[in-house]
Amino acid sequence: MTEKIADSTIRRLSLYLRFLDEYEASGTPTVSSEDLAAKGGVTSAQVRKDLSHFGSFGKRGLGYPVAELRARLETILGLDRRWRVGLVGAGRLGAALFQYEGFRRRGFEIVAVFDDDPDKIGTVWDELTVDDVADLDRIVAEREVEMGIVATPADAAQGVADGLVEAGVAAILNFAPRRLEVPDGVTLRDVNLVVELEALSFALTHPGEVVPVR
Amino acid sequence: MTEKIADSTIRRLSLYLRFLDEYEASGTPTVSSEDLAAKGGVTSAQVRKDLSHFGSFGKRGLGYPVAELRARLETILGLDRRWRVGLVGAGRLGAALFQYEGFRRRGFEIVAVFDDDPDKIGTVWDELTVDDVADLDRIVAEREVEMGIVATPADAAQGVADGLVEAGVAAILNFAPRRLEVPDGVTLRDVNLVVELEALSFALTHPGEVVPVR
DNA sequence: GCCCTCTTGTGAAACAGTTCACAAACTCTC
DNA sequence: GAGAGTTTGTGAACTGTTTCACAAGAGGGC
Repeated sequence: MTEKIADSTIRRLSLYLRFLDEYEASGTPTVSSEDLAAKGGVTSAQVRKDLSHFGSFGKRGLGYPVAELRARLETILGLDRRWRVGLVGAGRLGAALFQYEGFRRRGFEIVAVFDDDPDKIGTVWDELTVDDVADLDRIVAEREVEMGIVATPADAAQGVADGLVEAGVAAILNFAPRRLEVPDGVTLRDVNLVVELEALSFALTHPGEVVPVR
Repeated sequence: MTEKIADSTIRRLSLYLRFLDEYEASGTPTVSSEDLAAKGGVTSAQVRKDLSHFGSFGKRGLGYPVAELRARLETILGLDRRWRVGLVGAGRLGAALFQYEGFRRRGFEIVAVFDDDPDKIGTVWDELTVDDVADLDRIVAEREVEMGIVATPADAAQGVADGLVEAGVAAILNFAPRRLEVPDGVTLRDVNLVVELEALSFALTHPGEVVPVR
């Protein structure tokens, strides 16, 4: 497979996986694209098209076998393994992310937390000691960190991202409200909370002039 | 103006506004679409097209007057006023969002915090008392809450959303990992952190097969 | 005042993503 | 085992978004 997959497709696969978890928990043996579509608020053609990029997993007339499709999606998304995640920024947002159950449940394990505040460095979070961001390079290598989460103030974010890239991290989730430069080959995603609220503000200010998000 | 504006356009306007803040702070009198494009990682044609939906603000040969364009974007996005926001969920994520400076700076003021945990109800956050979610309807009306942020566990989220809608809130930002149903006319946006990490997982698992997000 | 340079604003073209629509394939019933 | 009823997988059509390309306008120099 060398076809490029759209971001929107990947996000929907992630949704479908969550729905399949539920179907499997409830003992449902098969689901149709129509079932998944209804749950996800998309069309059934969309579901079939999304899945068709990766193979043909269904049986005509019957639908998709829940357990098998769930396992396939897990593999496709790369969730059939653990991911070692480094969190930079031990502020309130960092703490919230660290504690977030949903990450661990999907195999994302935070194995290092960094900050530059002497008051925070050395404190222990669930058996994990907060390290000095100055040691990021060494510790990322030692603990084989593969993904980075940047939860620092805006002005520190680019330096942190550079450090992560330097240390070999090829995937970064950025919460700092600043555009980060990363080299080709490094995947960067932004979560910008202010942008989200501003989009709500726009929608309330211009009723009927916004194309619905989903 | 009755043309429908794409979500991607709105998100970029929000970025441009941030850049214009910086230009204004540094005393730059005008910027070209090329300048803004470089900062935002988009093309200059994109910038001009985005702005052109709302009028023509630039001068050929010169570019856009920074102060004026900033003010126009502020108005367009509905940020030339305060927004009264209710936060539901006083857990770690709720606390992080409550303290987040970026919201207040843009005029988003959290005027009510709700939870259903008796240990949290009654505690005081920066002079604001955490209220019982059972009183959501009354308090939302009293304090004229216009936007809701849902930062509850997944299983409580739909009920909370229903309550917010019932109380007249027409814009909801949802952090719970669950698809919410809201009636037409209510704007809903999702921030799903697990989806973001799973997209990184996919990108690392299938190098070169992802279309870059920006 | 005229030319040269710069940059906007915008139709048209290109591209990307979604939906349609239907043949093919499977199950179930009788 | 034949017919009825489902549901997939997928080209083709469609819709929406981005990029191209260029005429029109503005400023600056001489």
